[in-house]
Amino acid sequence: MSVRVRFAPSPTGLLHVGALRTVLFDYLFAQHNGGQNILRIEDTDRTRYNADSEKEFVDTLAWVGIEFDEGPHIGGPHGPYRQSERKEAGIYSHWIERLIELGHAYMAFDTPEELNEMREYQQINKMPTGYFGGDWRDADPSKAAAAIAEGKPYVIRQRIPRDRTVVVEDAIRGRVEFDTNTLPDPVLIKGDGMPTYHFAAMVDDHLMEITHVLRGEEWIATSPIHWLLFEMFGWDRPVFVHCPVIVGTDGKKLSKRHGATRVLDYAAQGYDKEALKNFIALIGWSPGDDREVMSQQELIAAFDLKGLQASPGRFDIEKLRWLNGHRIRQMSTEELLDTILEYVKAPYTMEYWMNFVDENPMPNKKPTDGPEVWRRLVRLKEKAETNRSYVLEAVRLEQERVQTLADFGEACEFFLVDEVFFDEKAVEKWFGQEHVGKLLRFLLERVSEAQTASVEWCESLIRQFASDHGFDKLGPVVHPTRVALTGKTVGPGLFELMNVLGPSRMKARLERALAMLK
RNA sequence: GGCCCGGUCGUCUAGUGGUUAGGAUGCCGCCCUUUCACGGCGGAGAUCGCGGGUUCGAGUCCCGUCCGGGCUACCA
Repeated sequence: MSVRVRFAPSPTGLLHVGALRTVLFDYLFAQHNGGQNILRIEDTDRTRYNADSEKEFVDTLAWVGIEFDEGPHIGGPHGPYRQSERKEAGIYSHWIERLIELGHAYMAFDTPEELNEMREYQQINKMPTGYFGGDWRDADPSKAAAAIAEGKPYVIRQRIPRDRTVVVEDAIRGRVEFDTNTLPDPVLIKGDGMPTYHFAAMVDDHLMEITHVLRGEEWIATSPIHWLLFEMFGWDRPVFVHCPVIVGTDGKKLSKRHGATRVLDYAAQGYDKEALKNFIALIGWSPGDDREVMSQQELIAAFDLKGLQASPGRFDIEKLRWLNGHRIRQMSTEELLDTILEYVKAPYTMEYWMNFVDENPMPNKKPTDGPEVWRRLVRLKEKAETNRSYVLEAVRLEQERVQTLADFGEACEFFLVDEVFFDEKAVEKWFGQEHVGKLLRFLLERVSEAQTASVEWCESLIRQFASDHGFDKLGPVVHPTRVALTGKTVGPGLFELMNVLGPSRMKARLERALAMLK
């Protein structure tokens, strides 16, 4: 039988990193086995429903490049793929009736107040809390009939068999045992007629012929009631795979405080999707050997359930940064420039940086100015549209020294502006020396005469000045020149950078630097 | 409180009875070099949560214990 997995998010908000990891595993597993990946929207909670959420999921998944074989946006033979629509189609009412007929579910007419009272009583007496029988589990049918006749609201609960041990098979942990006397009778159909997760997800997994259920480990505690439901219906069970959670660097659940948790925020920060997937896949899974840098194809080829880890993993942004830098270096410069341009054009990039507020700046560094980051990126994009070859060369020189796509804005800035921003410390350190005026005038003269440059020619200028003036090291010549041309003390190799700037830009910059000396 | 899950360098991990406990990241140093990076080399960093047992031998098996986490909703 072919593998069928499903990603079943609840449309209550954003798609976060933990969920991304689950879909990634679904996708890798399906691809590895030549199976199908299905998207199902679990919108059974009207109170938490968020209309923008489904679009966020589809957008995010499109960005990372995870595709589905069936889903609400593309259809398929097992639709509809939204649970609200499946409810309208009568799917859940059909199956809940069957379950009642089988004696495995019953109507319960308790009011919320009564349930609260019960819970309080249980807590005070240090008893397990939950609905273990109440007034309705074993009520006489005539009593229920009377309540229906009165029009009392009710829920439908699963009748958990008592005095049994349920052994749930988990693909990662093996056998997990539960005493059914600790399992309250869960609500399957709510007062508003909507099914709960416990019912809808299991019915749908069966109907959609899901073979493997990958979900978060928070479901482990309720897995026995799901396990039992399959037994009650006499259905074959899927393989349950409870994936460990991803936590922040402090060991707590990943949240806003750890930086981005929304997947599109990582996109906006300039992480490449391949690097993100590579990184995410390695939290809670490993190919079993020492490989770490892996392409999507390699991930698919290597992915199997045996490599899954039981313990929670931490989200280490430093490792993501390393992987992302590695990815940037792997790309051809043409491919990289296209990736950068696509990145700048994406709506989430502008939205993110324009609203960015640096809440915890790095020590000893000035806080990141979000709107400024954005302006630099736009400048790069616009320049690339008018002079692609020039920007391409600038990117080529910076490719070795950045970690994110966003970094190119600042790294390439001096190539793109007419008047570079002079770093005060750089000027102070290198423009004070006597020979600098002579050096800049010398360069200005030679550059003014030139039509074109080359790396060799640029190098020869510097070397000539150094030897003519008795410098046995290039430093005192190189550094002031760099400052004059870029305003900074760091950056690509001077000769390469001079070559890319070309004679006329160098001329303008040297003149401006010379003016500063006086 | 009850039930359940987890615990190998700071972090991600390899490891399934016999290894100097391996790799990666991060950190430090050296090399490369005109700077910052990249890259290369090297270093520090893990009494495998702790305590018992089983065994000739345990990170690996068993028991206990501690710590962390999840569930304990008419949320998923």
